[in-house]
Amino acid sequence: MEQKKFYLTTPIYYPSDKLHIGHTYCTVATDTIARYHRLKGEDVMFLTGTDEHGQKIEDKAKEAGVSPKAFVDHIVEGDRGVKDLWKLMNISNDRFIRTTDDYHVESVQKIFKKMYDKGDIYKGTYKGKYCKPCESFWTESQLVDGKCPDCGREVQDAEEEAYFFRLSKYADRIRDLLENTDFLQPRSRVNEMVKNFIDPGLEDLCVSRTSFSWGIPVDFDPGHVVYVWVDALSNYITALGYLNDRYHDYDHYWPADVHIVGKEIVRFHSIIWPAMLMSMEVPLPRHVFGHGWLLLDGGKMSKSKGNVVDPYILAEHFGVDALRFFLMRTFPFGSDGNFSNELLIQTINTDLANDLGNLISRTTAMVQKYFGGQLPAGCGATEMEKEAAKSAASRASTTCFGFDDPNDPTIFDLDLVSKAAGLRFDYEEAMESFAPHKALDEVFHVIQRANKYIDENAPWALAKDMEKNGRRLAHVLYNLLEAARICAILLTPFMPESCAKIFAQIGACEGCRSWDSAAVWGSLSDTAAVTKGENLFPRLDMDKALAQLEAAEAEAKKAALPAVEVEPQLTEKVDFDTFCKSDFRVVKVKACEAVKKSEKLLRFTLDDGTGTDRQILSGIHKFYEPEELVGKTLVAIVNLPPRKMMGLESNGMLISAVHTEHGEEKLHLIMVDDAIPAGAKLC
RNA sequence: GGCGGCAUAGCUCAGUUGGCUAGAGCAUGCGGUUCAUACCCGCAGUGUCCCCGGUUCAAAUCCAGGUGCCGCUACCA
Repeated sequence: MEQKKFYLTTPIYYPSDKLHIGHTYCTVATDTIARYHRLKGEDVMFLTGTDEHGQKIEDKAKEAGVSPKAFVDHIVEGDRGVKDLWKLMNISNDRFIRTTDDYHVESVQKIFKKMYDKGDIYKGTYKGKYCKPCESFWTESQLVDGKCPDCGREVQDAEEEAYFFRLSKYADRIRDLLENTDFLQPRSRVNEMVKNFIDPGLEDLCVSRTSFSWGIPVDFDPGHVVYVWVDALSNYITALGYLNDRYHDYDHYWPADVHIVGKEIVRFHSIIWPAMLMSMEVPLPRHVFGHGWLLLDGGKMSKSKGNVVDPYILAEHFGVDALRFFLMRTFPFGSDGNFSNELLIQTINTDLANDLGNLISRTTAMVQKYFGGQLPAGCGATEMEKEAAKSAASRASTTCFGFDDPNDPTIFDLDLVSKAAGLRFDYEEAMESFAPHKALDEVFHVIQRANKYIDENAPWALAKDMEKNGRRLAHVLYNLLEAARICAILLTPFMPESCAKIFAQIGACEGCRSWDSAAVWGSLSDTAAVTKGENLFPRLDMDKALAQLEAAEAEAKKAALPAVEVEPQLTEKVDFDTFCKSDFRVVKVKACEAVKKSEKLLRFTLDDGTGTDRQILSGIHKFYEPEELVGKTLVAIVNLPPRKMMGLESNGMLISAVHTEHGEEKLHLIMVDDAIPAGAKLC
């Protein structure tokens, strides 16, 4: 039988900033689906990457004073960059494409030419607004109050030469694709696309720009660069070697089985991309799935709101598997979900620590305690159980077993066996329909059933008389190991590392970790070596964990702020005479003490060279302790009018240097050479 | 403005084509248990299913109107 192939992709992310939990969600979901198909033995190609051209990156690079390529290199390849994040999250992508890769550039130019030669791309003009002083071209929607978003000045009508794609030509075929096939999922997105975009009439699409240069040049018309649609979307085929020699598996893997995308880019993938492929006369992907967003406080997560969640912090605190699991377990894949740290911690505690982790812990502990880590031979699956498992696994008519004795514990065994053996069927159904959250729900029903099974059989009671109940006890524990094994197999795509640990603890061999064995009861050797290891998922203290998390987030925020900031210089000029009126003098600190009932104020007694002590109050207690300042030589302005603070008179002001470090205010008193006598004038 | 989505238990949400006393998890209360990560098992609740009409033997579900929140509105990557 020929091996089934499965090609799936994430969007290529735009590296103008570091990625956040939303991107992580999408990639983890795609990874989970990829791992699921590999578990089933399919030939999987999993692609992800970055979309690196465009105005925004050009601008950001300029701002940072580096070339656009250097800018994206840093975000993609650098420390805590895109590739680093996927490595951390244990993403199993087979390939990673960057739209700046030379083979992609070459393919895109050929694709553009191909569509041009066919007549689907034509030259026209793109109307917009132009700001002369800024030399920039804006669209109507980019304007702020009808004016230039950069400088706020008036703009003029302008036309820019551009290439257009005949999107309108494919409108009918796209409508048919959306309405009459299961191409776009979930189904609820179809209406949105048709009503919003197809019904009002598809307009041709601008596919080149002359207003910026950071893009793929149109090779037959210098000055034009290929705009995002053709450049970015075609990554899904160029990464397989379409019209290039870098790769050679286009014929093997295309068409894609599914493009997983966020709902905000469903339009591009369900309308523009199919139309482009139709133009290229290339087969269409089988599915586009638009997942929902992770919301914060009910609203969209965004850099500008400053409410993005950093996946690094979460993974470091809770573990990669716990984070992966949480993302897939908590949020229905097709719709939006509310993200919160509380929910994350709660999910880890409830599902992973209390239910799954504890099940493994108590089961392995009992095998160790009662049987020294190895069950006796012959305690494995009975024929009746294997039979029950078989019919459960195929969802054949449930086999009925008659029981004369309602107290016969075998009834518990069969219930557990058929639920565990039948799990793969429901799980597969959920996964095939892109509902990983449902698949996990099914798995946890079985985990809960297994915990209940322990209660029903009370192994600790059986253990009191091993002579009489030893066989029964061994069988009960074997059944628990089997249930755990099946759950671990099906959880592997979600939590690869943790499941490997479970397999090691319950002594599962290679062969009984497979997809096939997940539907066969009795795969595990009855004399497998069982060891109770470390707790897989430690239980978290909600308040403590939240506090730590908030501290880490604050720390990260601080680190993100500029290291050193100084006040901008004043542009307003002061005339020389005015300046000369300020009388700056060197002063010596004779005494210094904190002002009672004041948090900030220090009271200085100063020698200003006049022979009379001068008192100055200064709000710098946050930065200095009074005793460390006695004897220091400072600078003060002495001809300010006296001012009362906290009932004390201040005659002048001590001069300090101030700046900001990582958002924190810093202050240094100006201290000069102690050799300078008190009263020396500064000029 | 146009289009789309959402509104169900204290919280987060399920509720297929209208049909049995409207469900799950978390949180709460009570009981059981001690193998285990103070965990697990059982029981118990509570709801003007946003409002107002309509269709129907029957509406959380369908239709019309209203209120509130969110998103999209094509040359923004």
